[in-house]
Amino acid sequence: MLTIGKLGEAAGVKVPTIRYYEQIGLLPEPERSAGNQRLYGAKALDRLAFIRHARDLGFPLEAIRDLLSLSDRPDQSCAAADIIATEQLAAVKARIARLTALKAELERMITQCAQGTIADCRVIEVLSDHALCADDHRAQTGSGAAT
Amino acid sequence: MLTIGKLGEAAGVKVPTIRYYEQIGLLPEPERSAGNQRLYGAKALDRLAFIRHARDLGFPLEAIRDLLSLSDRPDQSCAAADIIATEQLAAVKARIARLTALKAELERMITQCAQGTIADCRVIEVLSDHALCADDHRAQTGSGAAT
DNA sequence: TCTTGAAGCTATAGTTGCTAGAGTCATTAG
DNA sequence: CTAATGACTCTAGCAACTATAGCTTCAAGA
Ligand SMILES: [Zn+2]
Ligand SMILES: [Zn+2]
Ligand SMILES: [Zn+2]
Ligand SMILES: [Zn+2]
Repeated sequence: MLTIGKLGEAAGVKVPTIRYYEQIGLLPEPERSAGNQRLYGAKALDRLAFIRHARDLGFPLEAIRDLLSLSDRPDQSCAAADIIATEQLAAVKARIARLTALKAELERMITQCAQGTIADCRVIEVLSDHALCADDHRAQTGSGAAT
Repeated sequence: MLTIGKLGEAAGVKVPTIRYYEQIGLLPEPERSAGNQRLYGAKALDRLAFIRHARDLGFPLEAIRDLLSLSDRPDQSCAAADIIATEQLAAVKARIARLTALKAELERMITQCAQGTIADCRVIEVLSDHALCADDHRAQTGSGAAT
């Protein structure tokens, strides 16, 4: 049995994060020691490592919740899991597309600046007027999470 | 003079967002009508449009605050503005790099799945074990904001 | 002029995924 | 036995809004 500190170390997750996951019902309430400290077994470690890995891949916690409950039903079709992953892929692609447009615009404004005074700064000029931009990079309905 | 609704419409910013910007000191407190409603002039519209455009380009509000106060001093060197933009570009590049790694991993797991049961689902398998991943995509110290 | 509906006002809480504190209790190494 | 960790609960804070509640003001039609 592991204490919360050891569990966090083993899974690469900080202790308050584990308690937070428990609070939102992503991890089950563990056993407690005589002194009221949480005690975890191998199953909890697996589950936490799964969560950690899915978070690293950018899945939002709600999606992870669904994936976890799916993985508890091994005989079912995996279509639902694949759909979740596909949606996550789509979200990642959308974010890449948006960021790539931003990158181009930022590079343009930076290279065009002649490094003089603010009055002539291309960065300030472009920020003041979207018509000076090459692409349309307006933010759309952002459904995504993930850093 | 514009009411808050007209201002929001003109700048493409929602009304509560304008009030939020005022609350955090990004927009100055405007005049009020006899009935206590906010009234904005052309200067406020310019400022709000600047904020909106910078937000669209992913600048965090703190950076926008700095850019705005720079743009009020037209005779100064624009080096500080260019540095802010360059930092934003670096943040965007870092996020693209990370997301590109995630995209590859997600595509890999999705295409490898044979669409059977959860017990054999490659998506679930990979999420359970990072050793099955091709790249190291672990999240690093994310300093960024920006959607 | 009255009335209705849209738009404005303030203040508070919720979103996502944690992180940081305060103040207290349990465990363990020397 | 004491001191140093580590764990406990609870609350608040981050970014950048969004949503709700309950009220007042405004503009236009009947
Ligand atoms: Zn410049
Ligand atoms: Zn633009
Ligand atoms: Zn599958
Ligand atoms: Zn991995």
